[in-house]
Amino acid sequence: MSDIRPYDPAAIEPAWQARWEAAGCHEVADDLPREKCYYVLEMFPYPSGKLHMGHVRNYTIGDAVARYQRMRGFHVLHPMGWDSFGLPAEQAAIERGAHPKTWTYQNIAYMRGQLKRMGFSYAWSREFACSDPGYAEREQRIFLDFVERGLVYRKSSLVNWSTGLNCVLANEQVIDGKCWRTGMPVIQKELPQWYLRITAYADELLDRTYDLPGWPDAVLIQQRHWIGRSGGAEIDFLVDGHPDVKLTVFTTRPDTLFGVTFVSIAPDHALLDKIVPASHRAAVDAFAAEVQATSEHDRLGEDAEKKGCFTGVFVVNPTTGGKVPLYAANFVLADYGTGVVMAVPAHDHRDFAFARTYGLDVRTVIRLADGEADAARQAEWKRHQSGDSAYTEPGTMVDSAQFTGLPSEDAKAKIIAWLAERRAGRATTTYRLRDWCLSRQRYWGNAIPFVYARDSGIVPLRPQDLPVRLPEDVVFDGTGNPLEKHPTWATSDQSGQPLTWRGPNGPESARRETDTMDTFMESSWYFARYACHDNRRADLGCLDPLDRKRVDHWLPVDLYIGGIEHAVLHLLYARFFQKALADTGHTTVREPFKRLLCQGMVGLETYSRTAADGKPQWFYPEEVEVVKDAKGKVVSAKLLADGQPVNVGRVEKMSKSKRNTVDPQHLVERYGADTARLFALFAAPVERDLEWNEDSVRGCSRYLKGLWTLAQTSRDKTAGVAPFAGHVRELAGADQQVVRKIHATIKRATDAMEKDFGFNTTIAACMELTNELGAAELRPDVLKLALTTLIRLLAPMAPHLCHELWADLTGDGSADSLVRAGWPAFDASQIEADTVDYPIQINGKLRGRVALARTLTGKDLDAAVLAHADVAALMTGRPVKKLVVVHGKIINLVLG
RNA sequence: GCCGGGAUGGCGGAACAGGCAGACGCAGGGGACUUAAAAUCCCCCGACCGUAAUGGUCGUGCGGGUUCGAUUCCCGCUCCCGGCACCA
Repeated sequence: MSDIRPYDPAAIEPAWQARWEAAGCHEVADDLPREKCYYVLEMFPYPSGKLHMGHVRNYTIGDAVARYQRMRGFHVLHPMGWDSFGLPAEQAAIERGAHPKTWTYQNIAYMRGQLKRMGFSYAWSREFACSDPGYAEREQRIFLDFVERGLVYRKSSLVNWSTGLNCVLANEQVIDGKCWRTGMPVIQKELPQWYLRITAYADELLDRTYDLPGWPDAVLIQQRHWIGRSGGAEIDFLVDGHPDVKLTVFTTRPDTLFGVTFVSIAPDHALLDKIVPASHRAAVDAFAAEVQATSEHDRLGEDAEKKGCFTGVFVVNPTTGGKVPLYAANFVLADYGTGVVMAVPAHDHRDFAFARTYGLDVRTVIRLADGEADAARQAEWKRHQSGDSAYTEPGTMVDSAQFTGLPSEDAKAKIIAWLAERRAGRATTTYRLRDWCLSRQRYWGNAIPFVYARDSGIVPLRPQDLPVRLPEDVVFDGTGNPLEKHPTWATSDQSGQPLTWRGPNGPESARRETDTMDTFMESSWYFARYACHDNRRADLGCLDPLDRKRVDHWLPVDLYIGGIEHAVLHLLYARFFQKALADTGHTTVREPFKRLLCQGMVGLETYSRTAADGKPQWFYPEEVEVVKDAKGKVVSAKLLADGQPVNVGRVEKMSKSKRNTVDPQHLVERYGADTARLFALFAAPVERDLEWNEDSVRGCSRYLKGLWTLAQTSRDKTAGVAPFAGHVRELAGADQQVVRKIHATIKRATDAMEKDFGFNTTIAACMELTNELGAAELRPDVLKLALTTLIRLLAPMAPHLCHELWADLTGDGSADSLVRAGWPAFDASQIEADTVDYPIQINGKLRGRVALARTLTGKDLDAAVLAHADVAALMTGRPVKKLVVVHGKIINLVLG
């Protein structure tokens, strides 16, 4: 007997990784037939220092899919890179004095090593980092194309200012009124900023959500809500005493126009300066200043008080000619709709509350429809009649001139038509989505290729002026933008000469834009760059970002995998970019991701105590001992240091602050990459949260070790034997049972992979089959079939071990022999046994079972059931009221 | 408040398409081997009743309903998680 080698992942894993890399197993050509190609991508990481468990889970899922598809014969594009611009690099510079570039590229080198040690099958030749000049400078070129297309503009308005980062944020980056990155408060500041016109694509972004069947509904619904399209009307109100000025309101309820008793306007609305009389100017200005000083969250949040200020202005209702007061109100937003709202207290909850506070009229113009059946409407109408509430539901028009008596839903279009005839209103659509504020007052980001020229003003650079490179000699002292403070960069060209702009009347002095781009820019097109990573066309005389042919070949990405936290951030930006790239001629593909898989987060139990200052004090798992009762239930925990109890908290997403993190590096060192991968896939379904559990990791390790040992001890018995290739009918006993199980297992694994990436159940099925093999004495050819099947089914998940065992069993140790062997196929005719062990229910309760031939069907089966002695015994002489027989499944006798 | 998602043993989770609830794994209990430990192997493991069974009753968040039969479908709730939150 040959030697039984011990399972040693630390030896076999790096060996296979080297072999795959040397053979170029994971590289792919760009000119193969598209229907035999598959593009699988995981959201690339920010190089923060080292991998965390969330990365390991995300990338293991993607890698298992990539390896599975390769075994199915697809040419798989599976790239990896680095989202390497961003704030932590500047933070490191401030705290540790390391240059952002040095810090970033050191981190990349370390994390690349970690990814390789996990055995992820990336096409490393396509790797790039977003901060590489080759990527960032091509992005500047795309930016200029967007400028030409009219998608970039600069404007001054109230912006979200992060007090933590000292820079502006896009709306998508403000979570609960706080900065998405630092959690520090966000306030409103009036500043000139650069914007990308994402709203130009609002309709397409929204409409196409109904055409993305491969996306989770949760993400699509979030995006629809974020875009927030609503149809309504713009209606013009004349300003009393200013015949040349009209205030245009936006409303979704033109049917309530006759009920308007006042009009509200955003405190920072541009027209206010023009129309507010001197008598009220001081009060209005003071109110505007007060509103501006509060954050949008505090101003609009749940508990925010509705505040207003009379402007001294009256406006004229275009239908009635009646004059109503104009109020500046804190809940009206300048950049939604028109910044002016007609207020109808009788039919809007917010206006109702405001009218109460300021003693304004309530005028009912819609009543409950006759015969209204809806209970909620009846109840609200009743409350309205007693003066307690607005009535916001549809109904019948009253006190509305010629529209009286109409159903309110019909009146909407009629009133709009009436207004349109008189040029006092028009149907319109507004969106909640606002343009993407792009500029950041930061160093470690991509330059915005604009200059401020002495006479020509703000002008974009021409393609031949690119690239704009960041200076390296910058000072990080934590105050302000290092680029702005650089002595010469903004006013020098790349050769160090004073920067000039060729204006129409000769050269002008010029100064560069010192804001840099939001780092969500880079992640908006990286998946397209992977398709043509080496694209450089010298003949264009400038940077050519994308090779349209190859982008069109690989996109859309067949499967994109990442966390759901990017539902309205990255995933909306990337969809917008793809459309803009199409409209600027870089591709014809308008949606970037065909199928989206959002994996759950990785969490761990937390341990804490309430410290003296009332804040929780968190403890690492290794500092705590957990006490269990006789059933294994956790009853308490104590701190090892002092033996005193600590609170066992719920499972929460791993975070450094809660001290519930696990370093994947330790996992790989202790158990190997295959165990880490198996655990990440086995412990929970992919889209659900995964709870870290070291015991369960050991279980996965135990399984792999057991499989290794089984294969090793079977090597001599199966050496030179061809796997069983006949039909299960030729076999008997354990051999027959195992071959059936083999086919059933392949079916389960294949279905799971194709349907919903059910790795956890696939692994469970493999474990079941393995357990059966260990328990029986099998024919060598059956054993060989079982082992070669198991190894192929598990190969996407535990690739190193499976390649090693495959080489052992088949004698073919070439780098791609297992992939060439392919994903196993099942034969449905070999799964089901000839007899069915029917469960017998009496009145719906399980009472016994009888074995009957599978070939028996219909009346023959009914007769066989009733004739069976065991069935008769269960019936105890009672008459059969009803006999339910489901072929192959179950038998239920309803007795009298 | 609105919109999603969820609730199954001590724990993570299975259950095709309405047909044997609890696969698989972990934890726990018992045993074998061992000087001992680790490792490995074997047995038990939803609750209650029962000496035991191939026994009985209950059991998939709660209350109803449809059905021969419901974790699965329908109606009404509770709780938990996530998103949005005066958007006119």
